[in-house]
Amino acid sequence: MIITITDDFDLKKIADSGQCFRFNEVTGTGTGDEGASCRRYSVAAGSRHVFVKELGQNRYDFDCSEDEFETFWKRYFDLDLSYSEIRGRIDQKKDPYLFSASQYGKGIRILRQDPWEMLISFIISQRKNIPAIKASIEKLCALAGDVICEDKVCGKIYSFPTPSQLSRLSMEELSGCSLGYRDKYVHQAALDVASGAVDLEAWRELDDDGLMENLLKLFGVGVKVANCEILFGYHRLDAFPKDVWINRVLDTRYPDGFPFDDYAPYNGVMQQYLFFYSRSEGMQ
DNA sequence: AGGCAGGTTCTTA
DNA sequence: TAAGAACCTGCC
Repeated sequence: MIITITDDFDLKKIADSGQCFRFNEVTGTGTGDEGASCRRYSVAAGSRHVFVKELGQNRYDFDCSEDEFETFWKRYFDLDLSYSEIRGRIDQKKDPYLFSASQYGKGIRILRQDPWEMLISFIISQRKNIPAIKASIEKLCALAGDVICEDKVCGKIYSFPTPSQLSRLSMEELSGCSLGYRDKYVHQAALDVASGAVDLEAWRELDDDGLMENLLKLFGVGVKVANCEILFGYHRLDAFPKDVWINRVLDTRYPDGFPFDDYAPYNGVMQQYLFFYSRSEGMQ
């Protein structure tokens, strides 16, 4: 399924943007030739998986049917929203730092990921670096998920465990996934959602304050994780998670406060540019 | 060896 | 209500 995408769309930047943990560049083609110049990415989301190849000239090869692209991946990549238009709201003279960050991060999009998968992923993320987060999540998937794809280069690829699957893991199995003290948070979240006590899908109907309030009641979820869940799990693009990197940027570049009013309702997109930029250059 | 990594909870005042 | 300590684990 070959698609042309003219709006901001950079798979490498999305993979490295820190919003997703099962989205990776595949090194090596498996077949030996052909792909030296075209990058290939493995994208796992819930119980779905796709390989995407960059063909150049804004063309991409999605390794799936047209139907699956139209009904799932198009929405997943948020292809109905113009990120170049959102970027265009940034005034170079008024905010040169954010402008530079957005030039650098051009191509980042906010994926429409699953609230359950994001909740567990960001609970795990606390006080961990990205490679460690990814390693824990892959262990969880291999332990409790189903095989959804088998590839010569990547081997077996697993679905993200359902709440029920995850709730059936013992604490011993969970701690085998290098979760550390977060094991009890993950276990409790799985029980809450599997039992129906927490209905993440129903929470889509809540307003921003109500959603935040409910998320903060979850064991192991504080303000930062809740904001990541709201931005990445519920795709509410005005959420602005503040982690150590963003706080450093705000302290040094915006001592008088970040101009949230200028960018509403897309402050979360700006957060992604700032985050990506600050991390890439070691924050100067 | 000690500090730190995309925080949160628990304990004290 | 607010500041400080404790927390698993892996990697410099």
